Amino acid sequence: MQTNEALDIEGTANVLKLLGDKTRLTMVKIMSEHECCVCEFVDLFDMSQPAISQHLRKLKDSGIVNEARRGQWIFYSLNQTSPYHSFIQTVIKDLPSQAFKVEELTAQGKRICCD
Amino acid sequence: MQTNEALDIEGTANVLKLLGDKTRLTMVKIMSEHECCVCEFVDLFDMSQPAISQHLRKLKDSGIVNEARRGQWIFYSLNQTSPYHSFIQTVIKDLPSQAFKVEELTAQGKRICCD
DNA sequence: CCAACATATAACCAAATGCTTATGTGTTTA
DNA sequence: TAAACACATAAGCATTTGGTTATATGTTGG
Repeated sequence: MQTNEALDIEGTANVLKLLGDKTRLTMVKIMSEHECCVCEFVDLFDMSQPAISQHLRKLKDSGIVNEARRGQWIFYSLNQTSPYHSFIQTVIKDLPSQAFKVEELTAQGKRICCD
Repeated sequence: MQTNEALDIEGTANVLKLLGDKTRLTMVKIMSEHECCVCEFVDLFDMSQPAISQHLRKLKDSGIVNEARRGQWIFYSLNQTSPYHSFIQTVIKDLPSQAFKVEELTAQGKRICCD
């Protein structure tokens, strides 16, 4: 079992609070498998675009995720340099893969790709 | 690294929400090291007895902890039969030990023991 | 430069959260 | 059996949370 160093209780509680929301937890699991932009999340969740943006902002403010603009789109991904990155990986490790959702997007031609 | 089976996103999010509070996270870490009764938690946290009871109730309602009355006191401990038990162990594994707090209680003669 | 698109922000609101104080319930002991 | 103790529950309240709609900002393409 992997060991993370120097996790303090307060910081960890804050990360867990962020992950303690079904939408954000699913987002994080998705991002652990695929980079995603906002409009993809909007398609994946039954929720307005501002609601999605606000969840992503919380994750970004905490340093859990990165944003990267590519043209029109802003892509979000897990921040691998966060002190909590490996902790988060541990937490989401056994959650069911959400890859099928992204595959459904692809099947519907809704997947954004900037290559 | 240990693997837990069949964790669903919604249930996991609920557990994480419970752990996403500094007080409850500390309580759970303490209980992973020592069984504790309510009055000990009251001594350990700068908080009223009802506040402590309410945190413990949430943990109990979710099946994360057990309660056991022994005489006057009610002792709380991690419920090892919870489907989330090993997941919780994984989450709290690298948090700093809280054993020193219980040792302080013992030093002050405030530790409850029913043997 | 302007229309269309992607995203962020602001303002608002209902529901949930986490505390408080007051009081009820169960157990022990004198 | 009554007082003392441990704990739970109820009610009230301020704050936080997570959504909504409306609007602002930034980017692209005609």
